[in-house]
Amino acid sequence: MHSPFDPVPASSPLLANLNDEQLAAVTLPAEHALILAGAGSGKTRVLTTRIAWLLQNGHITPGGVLAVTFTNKAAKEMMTRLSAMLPVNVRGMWIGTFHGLCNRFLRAHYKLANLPQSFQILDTQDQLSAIKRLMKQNNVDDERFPAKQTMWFIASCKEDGLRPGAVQVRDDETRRKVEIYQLYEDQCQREGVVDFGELMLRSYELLRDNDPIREHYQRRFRHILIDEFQDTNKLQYAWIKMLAGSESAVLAVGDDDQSIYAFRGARVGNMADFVREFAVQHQIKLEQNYRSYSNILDSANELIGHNKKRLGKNLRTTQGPGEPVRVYEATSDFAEATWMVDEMRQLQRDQGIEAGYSRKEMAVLYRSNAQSRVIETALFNAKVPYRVYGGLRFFERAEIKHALAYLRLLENPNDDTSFLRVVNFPPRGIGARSLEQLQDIAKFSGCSLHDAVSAATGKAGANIGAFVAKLDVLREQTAQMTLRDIIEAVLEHSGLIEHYKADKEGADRVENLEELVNAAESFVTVEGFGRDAVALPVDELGAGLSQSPASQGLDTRMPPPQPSPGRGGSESEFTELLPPLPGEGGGGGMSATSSINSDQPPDATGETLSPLAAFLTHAALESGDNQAQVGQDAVQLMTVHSAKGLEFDCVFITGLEEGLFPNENALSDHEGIEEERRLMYVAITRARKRLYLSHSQTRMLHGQTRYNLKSRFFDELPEAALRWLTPKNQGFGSGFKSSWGATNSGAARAGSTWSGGTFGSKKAVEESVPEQKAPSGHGIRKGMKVFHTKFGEGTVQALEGVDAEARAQVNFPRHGVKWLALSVAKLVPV
DNA sequence: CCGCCAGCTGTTTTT
DNA sequence: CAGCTGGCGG
Repeated sequence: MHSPFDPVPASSPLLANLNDEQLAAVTLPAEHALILAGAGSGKTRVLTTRIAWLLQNGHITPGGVLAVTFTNKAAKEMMTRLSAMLPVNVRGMWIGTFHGLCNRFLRAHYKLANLPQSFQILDTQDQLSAIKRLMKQNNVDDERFPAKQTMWFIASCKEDGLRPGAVQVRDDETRRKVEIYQLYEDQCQREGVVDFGELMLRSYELLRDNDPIREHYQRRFRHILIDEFQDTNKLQYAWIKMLAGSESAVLAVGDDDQSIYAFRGARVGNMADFVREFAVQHQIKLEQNYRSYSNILDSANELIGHNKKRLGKNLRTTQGPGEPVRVYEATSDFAEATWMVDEMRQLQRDQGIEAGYSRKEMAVLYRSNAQSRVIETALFNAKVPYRVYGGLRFFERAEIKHALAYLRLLENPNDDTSFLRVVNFPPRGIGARSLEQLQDIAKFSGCSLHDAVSAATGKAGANIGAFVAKLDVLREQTAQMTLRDIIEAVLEHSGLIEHYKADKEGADRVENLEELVNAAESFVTVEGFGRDAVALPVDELGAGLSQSPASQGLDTRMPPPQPSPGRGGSESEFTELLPPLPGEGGGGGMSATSSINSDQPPDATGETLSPLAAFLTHAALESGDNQAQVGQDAVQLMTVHSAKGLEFDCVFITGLEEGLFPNENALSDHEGIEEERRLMYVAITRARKRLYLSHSQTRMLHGQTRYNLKSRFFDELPEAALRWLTPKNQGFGSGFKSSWGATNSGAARAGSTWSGGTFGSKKAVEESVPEQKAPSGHGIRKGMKVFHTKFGEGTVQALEGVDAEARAQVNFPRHGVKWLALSVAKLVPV
């Protein structure tokens, strides 16, 4: 790879060093295709080279490409690599996340989408508080309808493309939820805000319902490329279908074996649907792995081979076997962590054949975040620097959200979520009762809280009046300011800085608030106001090609990327926006010229967004780095989920125990266990050189010591690739082995559909051993999912008594909580 | 408005 | 165990 500044040789080495599979994928004809890209098979490289190849050979202009990813990181990576291959203005191209592109689309067509141009985006936190507020206002019983669940309901409706009216109502509970959904929609519309799901859904609907718009984009995007296709949900797939016209070629890249997001609506089935519905003629498997030694790869292959539902794929490598996969059994979670720290110390040392590994090349993976604690303790005690992934990102921190709320109110006074967030923060003597009063007034007159204040002067209290007045003054004062000055003014006049400075614990928060100013600064200069936030020219040739707009074939001698837009001020990017078309906004009549000159969609207005609104959008769409800071050499700690897409020399997969990994909540059905297995597959394939697998006999969880069996996944790995650092045994504390193994079988398991026959010996031993003594023979455990012929599936909440007296408390979703005598009720573990 | 305590709830996560 | 929420009292 050369740097962006190297001249591209005439015989561009774009295709050099690609293997046959990759080359085939890159040079596919302009038809629909599915690339099954295994872990470490050079997927991103294929994707970016494909785009570069299409551009270089004049198959497409930059504006004709649509490339979608899930994360900002992946999108950025794609743009960086692409601009390293070709001197193309990637900024003007439609490369981005689903949500980022939908945002861009909705800004460009805000009138048709029935949104204010400066609509703001609710993140999950905002969405939840909006729902809580709405439920309180409408006296919804929050016992029966927990806000979180309601949020989840709304989100999944949207993911399925369902508006309130379209949801199938089968019972009263759903009816009520749908009512709340409707109220929520009305509220968002009134306040001029959209949640993440809404970005997707509204874009989809606009494309679906507006023929000229849809036809325009279909004509425009000749090549649609989708990354991580296995993670797309129903709506995202439908959105792609809307954008793909008769002349478009859709290239879907994905790996069904790495589908680990079913719980948030991802449908692997989209891959098969895609092949069928698009009559895909080209399917290419990228099976050559460039990452791992074969012991690691063999382990991954053998493990994933235990899944039934697969498209089928086998990774291979030309590298040798490498080190064996090491397996360790610890007596306790703490011992496991201690062993790991020791092992890391060894790895850091030069070992002759292998040079010492740096800490940042070592990763500890676990199934759930709670597991990081012991490991952190061990690392801390050993004074080993480490970094935990996950947790709050920059723009999600409370103090930042507060500052953003003020900024949002400047942009849009109707944003009640933001209003309530800061109306009394810092405290200014506005109590709950006056706010309730205000909310009632607002509800009665159907206006925002902000507007309700002026309608009820005096009545709502002088303090609120003062707050709103202050806000209004601030809005006026900052109207002409630069983004930086606006933020500084807000920090100053809101009293936020002052408030945190007075707090002895507030130093970090003050620092973060100051960092917000920097973030805004670099947003303007580096990000050039943020691609996604601004209604960019929808002109397919983008700003970079203004000299020869007529040229259809790509000129590979395009001018280099524009001078950084922010530096020439907002000018360069903003003044180049196209003039509005006559008859814009109506949506009905598309002018003849615009349909011929496909550069411009029917209602393009060319209006721009204020820098502030753009920055706020940026904050919502890109909540900041969740990554370990670069530079510091620290051991990396993260969940398996967040490790997806990353790679390390040395990987430790910890807590490989039944109930944990695979997680007990996934054990009830086949789909669940297969997803856990894919998760394990993802974990294994993160390792380049060394892989360690560990489990522990005991583990503290929820304040109780649990006795877990080692994960079934150990039995699914090739023995030849493993080295057991501790004696390979049943993974049991010695006292339990016989009693449990012998008694646990037969009646309780009859009807269980488990294959493999080892199920009985695999289940976690009774958690509370001291109280219950040895587990009794019924095989029912706390936390277990059981099936009852009358009540269906439920979860065991508690157990009491022994033998004939034994009773279980089971929570059945449909029928509530029941105490059942085990001698009578037939409970079958599922 | 703040602080305290009781009670609850604990997979995985990006946008 | 531990972190968070909601309710209540000062």
